[in-house]
Parts: sequence; C-alpha cells; structure tokens
Amino acid sequence: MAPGTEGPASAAYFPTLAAERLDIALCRASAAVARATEARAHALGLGVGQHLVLKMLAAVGPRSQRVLSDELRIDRSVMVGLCDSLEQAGLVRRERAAGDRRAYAVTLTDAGRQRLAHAEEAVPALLDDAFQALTPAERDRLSALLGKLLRPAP
Amino acid sequence: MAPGTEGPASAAYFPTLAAERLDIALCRASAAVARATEARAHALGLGVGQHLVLKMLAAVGPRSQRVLSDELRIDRSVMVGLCDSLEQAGLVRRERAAGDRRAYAVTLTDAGRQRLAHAEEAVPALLDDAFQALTPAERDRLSALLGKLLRPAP
DNA sequence: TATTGTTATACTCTATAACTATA
DNA sequence: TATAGTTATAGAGTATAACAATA
Repeated sequence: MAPGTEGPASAAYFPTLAAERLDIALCRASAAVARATEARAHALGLGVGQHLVLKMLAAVGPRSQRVLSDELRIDRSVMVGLCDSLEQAGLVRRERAAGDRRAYAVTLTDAGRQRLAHAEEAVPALLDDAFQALTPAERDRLSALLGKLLRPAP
Repeated sequence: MAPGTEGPASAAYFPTLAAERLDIALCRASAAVARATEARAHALGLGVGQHLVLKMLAAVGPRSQRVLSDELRIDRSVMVGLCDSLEQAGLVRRERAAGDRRAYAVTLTDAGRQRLAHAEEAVPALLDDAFQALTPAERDRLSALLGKLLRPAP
C-alpha cells in the first residue's frame, strides 16, 4: 500500500483527539446526539424550539416573547417565527399584555397543553436512544457537569 | 407590573430545563464553550479544522484527504478548502501519493510543524478559559463521559 | 431615548450531487 | 464499476440591523 494512504494506522486517532480537546469532544458529542434525536423529535411534530416554548409557558405561565427569548436563549427574531407556528397550530394565543401594549402575553391553549403532555411522554425514549452508551448514573453525572458549565459564575 | 411580563419569577427557569433535557444541555454547553474559545482560537490564526488536520498529520504522518476526512469526521468537500488554506499558508504540501495517482499525500511542512507547536501551546489556556467552571477532576470526568458517548458501540 | 415585536439581509455550516481523473 | 479530489448549489441556522408602535 502506498505511503500516505494506509488505513489501520490512523483508524485509532479520533478517540485520542477527543480526549485531548474537551471543547471539540463536546461539540462532536452534541452533534452526534442531535442527529440521533432529530428523527424522533421530528416525529413528535414539534421542533425543539417550539417544545421549549410550550414547556416554559406551562411552567411559568403567560409571558412576553421578550422574556421567552431571554430565558430560553433564543433570539427575539427567531422567537417571532416560533410563536407564529405555535399560534397557527392553535397551541398558543397571543393575548395583549394588560399593562404594556407593545408586548404580547403568549398564552398556552388547552390544545397546547395536550400537545406538550404528549411530547413529554416521548422524551424519555428519545433520550434513552441518544444516550444508550451511558448508564443512568453516568447520565446524571453528565447532567450535573453540564449544569455547572451552563450556570453563570456565581 | 403587568401579567405576562414580570421578570424575576421566570429567571430561574433555564437551569431546570437544562437539567431535564440532557440533549439540550449538551447542545447549549457546546455552543457556550464554542463562543468562549472562538476569540482565542481566532487569535491563533488557525481555525479548528485547520488545527485538527495539522495535529493529525503530526501524529500519524502524511495521509490522503480521504483518510483525514474519515478520521476527523469532516466532509470530503470541506477538507478540500481546509487543505487549500493550509497549503496556501505553506503549512502543508500536497504531494502525489506514490501508489495512487488519484490521491494526494498531504504532508506537514516545517512551517506547519512550527505553527502547530505554537498553537498547541495556547490550547491549555484556551480550555482553562472555557471550562473554568469545572475543576480539573470534573473536566476529566466530562472527558470520559463524552468519550464513551462518541465511541461507536463496541 | 429605550423597548417590543417584526422584517430583511447576510453570513456560516452542512448536505448533496455532480463532474474529472484515475483505479 | 468504484474511488479521490473538486466544484456548485441549496438549505438550515444565526447574527445583525433596521423599522413601527409604544413606553
């Protein structure tokens, strides 16, 4: 075999790389998980962003698009389209906020609550699929580590 | 304050969300780390992909673009531009592979080796910055978990 | 003047499919 | 026919800036 093209010698390289560069490992793992969940998530009929909005509204009650954007770390201009699609599907209503006529109070409808419940049922299976390489205990540890990474420095 | 727009009550929502959806936490953590490393990585004058190619060539010797693509999980069509830029900067040479005139043997130059060494020096600081929320022991644990997630099922 | 929602623009990634020259 | 490298195109996602209505 010609020099520069032999295979087996390089086949073991990637794991080494991933171990050395935590930032790259994180990026690749995220992409791999996203690919794994994509199909299942799409089957729910709810995009991730849409799901997040419904979930937050269910947890904290009606909020403005601005608050949803800030809290979910989704850009205001993206939130517009998200709320558009949810409203069109009848899952939220855009009520006018009582004290500020610039803002909406994005409100979960009964249909939205039902759809969310249905989606939430499917989440554990979705996660099981994507994280089958990890035991439940390992998933908890990963969750704790990521949580620490995401939380702004106290 | 008007209903639907009060702030503090919802400010604690995101951490809860991240804890429940491991896939989303992973995605957000990856994005946060990428943002944190972006500035420093750019200062190195080497993109992540360029860095990966140099690093792999240094580790395993001259390889074809195909092998680099497969091993680094970078699409062939992207690898073209990566090698273009590296060649233009004088960091690699595209030598013809001895036994297969379709393929190159992408080869690290001395300048490439130097540039890589310089970049590698900066990596620890780059990672320290992005992962300052985690102790060294926690980083090791995260690395191990991500490695398990990335390794194809044995 | 600052803010909420909206729209438009641009730019980066990625995926895909062709095409060439070799095998 | 299959593979290595290349090119072109289209789509998703994101960042940015502008704008109208309101504060």
